[in-house]
Order: sequence, then structure tokens, then C-alpha cells
Amino acid sequence: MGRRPCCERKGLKKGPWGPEEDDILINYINKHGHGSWRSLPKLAALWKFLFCRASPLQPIKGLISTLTGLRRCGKSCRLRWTNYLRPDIKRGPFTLDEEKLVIQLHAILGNRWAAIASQLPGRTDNEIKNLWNTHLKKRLLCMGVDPLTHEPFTSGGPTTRPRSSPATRHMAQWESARLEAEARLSKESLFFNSPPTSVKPDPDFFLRLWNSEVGESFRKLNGEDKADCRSPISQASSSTKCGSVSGVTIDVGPIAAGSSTPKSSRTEDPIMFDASFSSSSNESEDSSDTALQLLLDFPINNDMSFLEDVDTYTRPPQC
DNA sequence: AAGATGCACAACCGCATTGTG
DNA sequence: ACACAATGCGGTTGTGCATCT
Repeated sequence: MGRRPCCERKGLKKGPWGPEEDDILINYINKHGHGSWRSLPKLAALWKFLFCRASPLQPIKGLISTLTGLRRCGKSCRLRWTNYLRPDIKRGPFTLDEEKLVIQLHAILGNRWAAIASQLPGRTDNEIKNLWNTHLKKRLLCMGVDPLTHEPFTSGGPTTRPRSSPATRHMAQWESARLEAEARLSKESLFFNSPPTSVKPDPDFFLRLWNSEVGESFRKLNGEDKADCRSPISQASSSTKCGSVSGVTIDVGPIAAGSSTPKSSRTEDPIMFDASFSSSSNESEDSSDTALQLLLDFPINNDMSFLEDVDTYTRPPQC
């Protein structure tokens, strides 16, 4: 038996949202929260009809809204809210620091846009995805760096198989563990002692995480680098030792000012990110470090003269 | 001035994962 | 344990605007 569609297709509006639709959605969510996205469109319209009658014409407008509902499926409502209407969204161009952070996190996490977005307060996964596809990827290509692997192209062009350096693999393992633990702790804190509205980890979250079993397992395993590494979570829960990234620091500098309710306090975060990936093991041959550092030095304007200095890398044909 | 082209971004689609009865 | 619904996520497409020819 196949899945039923998330919403009935008949009569549902598609395409750009209008101000009236935004208004209905914002008012309803501000008042009630989104609850069930599936039922939200009808509820929102009904609520508007019943309670928002500022002008003599409002009852008529409200009736129309009620009869037609939002005419959007819940999925569309969720997307509109999370990507555009949410009050904590930071509009405007990405700052240099944000771009650096996106590049660094992409090197670690790959195309896990939601995970990357969680590290940039006020930015959505969609926004970051667009930034990557329209700006950063091209920038990497023009530098002769494979956007998949964050490593310089070989003379044969882009690598056909994504390949990550040991340091990058370590970072990915650690980041995956951190994200898993973050989700778990978030659930636990909700369950045990948090009020319903408090879902964000406190500023000491990473400190606690670092001191938890996960961080402990990483600290203990300093220097061991085995090929068949499993996720750090698995490592932490078993006796099998595997590679580690002890002392890994990623210093991304200050995130753009004015960001609202960051998930963590970076200045206090013991897990400092450092573009140089200061892992202790066999990094001398790891070209991705150099590539990443080179990328971070990339000028933000369109001045391409920097390419003259990059004789180490093969320039791809499209540049 | 008008059409072509490129770019940026919002929105959609389909699959994966999670929740629930 | 299973089926189904709800939600989340990433890839892709559509659209409007700016720039170029």
C-alpha cells in the first residue's frame, strides 16, 4: 500500500505566497504555535475569521479566508514559516565569518544543510544551501578545489569519488557524535526539567558534552587512528578503541553580530574549530588542510588575481 | 528598446526518519 | 511488530530581477 500524499492536491495553491497568506500564517502561529502542520492551514483561516475583524470589511475577508482556508498544504506552511516568516531569521547577505563557517562545516559535514544551519543562528538550511550552490561552490571550483572533497583537483580534473582526509573523517565523526548527543540531551532536558518553551541548550552545553562520555572517549583515544572507525557514539558505548581528534580546534572567529539566541556560546566552547585541523596524526600529507586554508584566504570581491599565487592547484577548465 | 542570458532565492518534490495507535 | 501519518531534509525547479548583447 502506497503512502498517501501529505495533503490533498485538489484545489491547493502553489507558487509564491501572498501577503494575505503570510499574514494569516504569522498571526496564527504567533498566537498558537504551529502544532500540527497538516491541520494548520484550515485552523489558521478559521482563527482569522473569528478573531481578526479590525475593519468593517474584515468579516467578509475572513469569511473568504475561511471558505478557502489557506489553500496550502501543511508542508508548504512549514516551509514558508521556517524559511521565511520565522521572526528570528537573519536577513541580508552572509558575512565573511558566516561564509567561512559554512565552508568549514561543509568540509566536515558535507551536504547536511540542516546541521550546518544549526551552527549559524538566524540562517536557514535553504539559505545556506543556496549560498553554497550559487557562490561558494563556484568559488571553490575557480580555485581548483573540489567542492565535494574540499581537496585540490588532480591534473585529471575533479575527483570522481568523494574522498576525505583522515582529519576530515575524524571531524565528521566527532560532529556526527556531537549532533546526536545534542539531540539526545535536548530531549532529555525537555523530559526532565525544562519548561515547554525551553528547547535550546544552555551556553555550557558543549562544555558538558565535552566532559561527557563522548568527549571522554575522544580524549582517551588520542593518537589512535584505525581504518575501520565507527561513529564516536558507537565508540563511546563500546570497548573498541578507534581514532580520535584530540585537541581539534576550529576557530571560526566571531559569528556575525546581532544573531539571536545562538545555540552555543562559541567563545566558551571547549571544542574550538580550527581551519588548520590541528590533529596530531599523519597530517603532513593531508592536502585538504592547505586547500581549506587557501579557501579561507579567498577574497570576497571578484578579484581573481589571487589565482596567480596558486600554482599548486590545477585550474579547472571553466575558469 | 527588446530579447537573451545569468543569477539569486523561494518553493516544490520525493525520500528518509520519526511518531503513534 | 506493523502500518500509516506526520515531519524533516536535501535535491531540484520555477520565477523574478538585473545585466548583457
